[in-house]
Amino acid sequence: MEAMEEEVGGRRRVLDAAAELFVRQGYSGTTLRQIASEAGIKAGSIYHHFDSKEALFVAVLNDGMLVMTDAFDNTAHELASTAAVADHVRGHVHAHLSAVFENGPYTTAHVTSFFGAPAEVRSQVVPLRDSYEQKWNELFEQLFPVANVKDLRLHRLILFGAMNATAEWFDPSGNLSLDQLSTTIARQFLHGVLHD
Amino acid sequence: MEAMEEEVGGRRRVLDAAAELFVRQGYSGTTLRQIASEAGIKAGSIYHHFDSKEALFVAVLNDGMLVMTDAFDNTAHELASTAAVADHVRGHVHAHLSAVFENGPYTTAHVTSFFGAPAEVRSQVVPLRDSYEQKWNELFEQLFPVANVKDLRLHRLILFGAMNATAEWFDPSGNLSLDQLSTTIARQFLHGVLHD
DNA sequence: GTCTATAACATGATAGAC
DNA sequence: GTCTATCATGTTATAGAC
Repeated sequence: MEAMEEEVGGRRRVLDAAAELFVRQGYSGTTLRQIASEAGIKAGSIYHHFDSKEALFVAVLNDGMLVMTDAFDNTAHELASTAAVADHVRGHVHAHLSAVFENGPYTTAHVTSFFGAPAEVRSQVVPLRDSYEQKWNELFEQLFPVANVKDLRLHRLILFGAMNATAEWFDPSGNLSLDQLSTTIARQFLHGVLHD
Repeated sequence: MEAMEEEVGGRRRVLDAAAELFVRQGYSGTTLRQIASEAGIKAGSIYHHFDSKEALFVAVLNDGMLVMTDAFDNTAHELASTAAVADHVRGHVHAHLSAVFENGPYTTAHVTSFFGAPAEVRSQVVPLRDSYEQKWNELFEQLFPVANVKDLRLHRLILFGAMNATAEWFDPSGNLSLDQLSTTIARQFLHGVLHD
């Protein structure tokens, strides 16, 4: 409270460094010494903030999923209930991609290193992941009342695959903007590549 | 030549074991002892077949990409040049997914563990990957002559993301068949979820 | 072609000083 | 809250017998 500067505590610096390295090298490919080095401390000091490497990874993943959930909820509140289906889809696609690309590596870690993580780690993160995916399922059931639920979940999985894979090739500082990417993905999802 | 039984040589058994473990645990998360154990030999013996762990990984990835390329070429030859655009797309989507799910873990390794692999490994596999992606780019340029090339590459990346992510959730032995999945992805790609 | 044995090093984790 | 020092173990890789 004393200063306006964003005093980044030691714990946060460890989390930041860990998230970035986990994204680039995966869970097993990242060492505590690397994380400590990037956080400006020594490896042993990490254990003052986290009980184990696994616990650190879980903290990163859960932080990331909270960002995703917040982005989804904010978008849902901003959209008028009378908005067109296309606006809802584009808005939530944009929220998801923004969370991946604009909120640091926490959300990206979820996309790139969840699958290869030890089972013990995955099981501790599954609840938040499920809750996020459930929000999308419910959104789709509202937007597409005529479709059957099974097809909707399949379409959602296909959309998620397309969105999350962008973490591996999209460059937010390149020619294509995040807005343009969101619009393209949402339109391809709704109307396909053969639209008008 | 003496027997009909598929005599699986030591080298092939090492490759099979490595591919399966790399898929499940990633490159760094898999040890040579695990690979050797699953192949029925001791860790040191692996070095009779491969110079290093990295060389073994490169061999797995390149084997996988050859399967993908073969699947693409076979499909291209089977399709009549007069076939409808939708048939071409569905056929090649089916070929890609078949390679991922029906030809062992070699192709899946490409999808799940390429991104997190050491840069030195990735650079040795990039040529075959690029050549495969180029086949898709050329296919799209033929199928959609009116669209501009930049948009087509973007749409291909989105489609690839959707297809490759299925490796993380699709169960070929479940209720949904590979044919149904291919048809759904191809139709969503061409016409979107709002089709008829 | 596979084994045993081992070198050389990296890793996650702990204990105690400051 | 961070340090130094260290433990116990796991890791890739090598050398030489069979």
